[in-house]
Amino acid sequence: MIEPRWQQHWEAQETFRAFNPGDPPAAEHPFAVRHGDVAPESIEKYYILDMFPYPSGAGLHVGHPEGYTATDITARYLRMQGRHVLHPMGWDAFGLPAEQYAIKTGQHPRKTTEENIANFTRQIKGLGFSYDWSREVNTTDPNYFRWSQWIFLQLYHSWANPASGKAESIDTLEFPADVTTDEARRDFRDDHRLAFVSHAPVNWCPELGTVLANEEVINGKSEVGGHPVVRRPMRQWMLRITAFAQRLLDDLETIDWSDSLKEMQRNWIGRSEGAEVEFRIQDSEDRICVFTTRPDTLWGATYLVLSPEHEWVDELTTDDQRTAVADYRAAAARKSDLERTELAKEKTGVFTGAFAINPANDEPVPIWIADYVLASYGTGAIMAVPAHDARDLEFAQKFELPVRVVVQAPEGESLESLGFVGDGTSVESGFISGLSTAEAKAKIIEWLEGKGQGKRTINFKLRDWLFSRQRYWGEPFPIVWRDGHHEAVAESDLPVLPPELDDYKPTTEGDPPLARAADWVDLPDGATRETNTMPQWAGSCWYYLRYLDTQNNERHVGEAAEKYWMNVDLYVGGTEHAVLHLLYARFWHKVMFDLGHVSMAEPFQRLVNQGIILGEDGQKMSKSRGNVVNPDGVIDEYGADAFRLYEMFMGPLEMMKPWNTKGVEGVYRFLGRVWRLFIDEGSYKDYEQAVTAAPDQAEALLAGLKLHAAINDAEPTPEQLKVLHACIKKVTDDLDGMRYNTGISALMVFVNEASKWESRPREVLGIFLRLLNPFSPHLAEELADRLGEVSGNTLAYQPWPEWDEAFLVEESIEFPVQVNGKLRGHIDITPETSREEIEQLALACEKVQQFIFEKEVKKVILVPNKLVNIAVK
RNA sequence: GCGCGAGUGGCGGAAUUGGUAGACGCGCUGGAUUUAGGUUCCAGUCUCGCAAGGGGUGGAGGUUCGAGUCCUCUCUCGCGCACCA
Repeated sequence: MIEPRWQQHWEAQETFRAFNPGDPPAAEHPFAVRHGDVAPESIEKYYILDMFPYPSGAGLHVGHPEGYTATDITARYLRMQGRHVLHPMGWDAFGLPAEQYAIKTGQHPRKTTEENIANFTRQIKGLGFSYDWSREVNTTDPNYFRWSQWIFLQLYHSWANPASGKAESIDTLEFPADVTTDEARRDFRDDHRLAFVSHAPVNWCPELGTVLANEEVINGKSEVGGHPVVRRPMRQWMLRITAFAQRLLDDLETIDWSDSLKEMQRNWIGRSEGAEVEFRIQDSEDRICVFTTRPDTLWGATYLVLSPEHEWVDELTTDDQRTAVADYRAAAARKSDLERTELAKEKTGVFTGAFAINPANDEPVPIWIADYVLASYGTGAIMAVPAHDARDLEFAQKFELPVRVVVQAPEGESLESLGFVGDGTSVESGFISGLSTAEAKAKIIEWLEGKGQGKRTINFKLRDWLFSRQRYWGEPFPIVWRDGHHEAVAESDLPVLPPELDDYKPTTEGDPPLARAADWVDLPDGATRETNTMPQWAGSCWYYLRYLDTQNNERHVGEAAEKYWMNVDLYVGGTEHAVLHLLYARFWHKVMFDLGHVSMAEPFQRLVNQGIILGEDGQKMSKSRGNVVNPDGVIDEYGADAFRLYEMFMGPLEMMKPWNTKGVEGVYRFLGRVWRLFIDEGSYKDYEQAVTAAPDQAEALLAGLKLHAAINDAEPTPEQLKVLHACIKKVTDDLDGMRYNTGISALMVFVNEASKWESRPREVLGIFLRLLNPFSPHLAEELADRLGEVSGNTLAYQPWPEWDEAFLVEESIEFPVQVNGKLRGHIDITPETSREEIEQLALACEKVQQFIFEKEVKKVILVPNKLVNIAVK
């Protein structure tokens, strides 16, 4: 009852609107009431962001509001602290489910999306979050995705200059001397763009009818739906994220993210230092290049292994081996990624018949092919050192290849040097024998470089980002094809809208559904449109920028707004995007930064992961388990305030924790106690009876409630001030540290105390309501309204209370006394009691006496404000 | 296998820098109001013990006057990556 009323009040008042530079609030807006007639941009800003949801048909689940409540509490808290808070919400609305539904029903995905957004909006608004709804964004809105397409064009029109390490206009790319024809120049540019076309093997998911990025494939299955993924060569758009690998790695140091998340990104980027070593092929001038992190083991390299897809395999294979090699390659090509990883427990491979010369000792070593060597990493070829690599050893033992120990394990660590993979001392290794692994690496690289047969290299696991999808419900590429070449659509022609279709189905052969719209594909001048669409990540890569300036029709975001609001001070969301959205967005942001479109190198300064909420049974919530909690039901029964409070009271935000409906009852009871602290019980009972009789009169009857008779204008007692200020201090500290659960418990402690008071000073209760407001804003606003005039007609901009340590000082303290670290008694002291007195009192304490009796007191340790400990023997 | 994180009552979880272990809430037990239950209020609730006292933060050691917190080893669970040379 009171909740919708306050939600309407906030909406009508635009209470939570944030103001861009040059767009000051009206004088009666509570922001102006608080801050006066000053430019909004002169107030210190705080940009607090939630990961915007995909508006699915299932509606909100209890995991969404967990993060949203946390950010809302912090947003409301900082607003009261005087910060100019930007807290927006929007919809990541392109994506598979709406499209799958469209395929089934023939209904346009736009329609489903609209319905789902309406439902999500209703649910989210019902929770009373302090979003600035005037900044709502929707990635499927043409006014939004025209800028997604525009950013794609920025990538298309740039290259990564290795000299500067930055993205630059493609115009700054210089042509080599031998690139002279227009055709060659065009190809050369196209080969360097940050958005480029590739024909390499990609992750094709037949079930979904689209290709997927590496990040979207988990153990050979699609992240969405868990369908098998196979590798097959297709023409696809890629984004050159690899050129930014080092910066994406380095700049992690500059941002305040959890260690585990940073570590996940580091692992995904996968930097490894080593060397490329060239092996001359026997009876040939050709050299084959391998990557190794252990060049110091070169003397132990007894064979080479190429990946089956390596381009030289055909050339190297001898006639004797040709059939075996061809069979093996064919078998490898047939295998899905899943088979190649999970099912390949046993090493397989075949000999090519060819030999290479080990540059260290000039001995011939056989060249094999095997699928445990990946074409996509390093050079697609390795030198096998079976003595010091587990995989090579397994392979060598199976195929009876020679094993040579060249590293001695350090004393005491492992007696066995065979199979030792750590750092030790080189042995049987010519001029590097006797050196430590680190020294040996340096020396052998220097020697190889001198010979021109190797060099120091750094490799990354990160692959370029496969950016096109063969689906309908995504942003069309702003690209046309003419005479087999791609061209950018003019910026003035954006947005490129998708065509209307009758059939949204993907095809089995990977022709995008957009190809069916002949009218749309074929342009009057003979060019044809690109028919792939962008992945869902395109919209989420930059939405945090659009919030800053949603109405701007000239730019993706206005310069002044971007400079004032960026970067995001706090970003809260689940961990599932660790190497997807969060990596992609950082990449786009860096490109935009290099090109001068944004002012900071990193978008998200601080990032906090919320833990998942498990079902009541301690299992992950899922439809099939039937343990899904629907927020609507909880809100209907207990209200939004109780729901918010419970989500935060369950435990620390980052932690995984199970739902417990009894716990909701607990916080609901707490809110009831707060209510009874303020409201006269008799008048409430009358109200309840009257409402039962005349439910339609509820609104009017509510006004008849009386304040509790104990509320008065008396001076607070020192005891009351102590309770209040202890609460202010604890809640403030906890909100600063995002420890919402313990903050709530401090509020409960206050209410438990205050309920006992026979006199309840208005002043004390008013301050308590400000502390309560971020957590349970509806109830706090309602009670504050009843308690007295609130400036600006909302608590939202009331100054946050400050505590005074003077009120917290205890007059008499029960000071703990320990003997040998065990608690034995207490002594009564005051803050003025001197050290000597405390020690004397402690030693004289009766309970203590019986433990130190007839023993030698060795030492008395006094920890001020904590305890005193007597060490005896 | 590698990396990261976590193990505290019947349960969710408290315990800034080592300093009174179990805040707050749930559940449970008893009582009061009402008595139809519920609501609300009061008291109790780590464990052994009548008590004095002993034991106790996954396990085993260690440092310290003092360890949930620091160190070493170990077990279990969760998450991430996984033939990355």
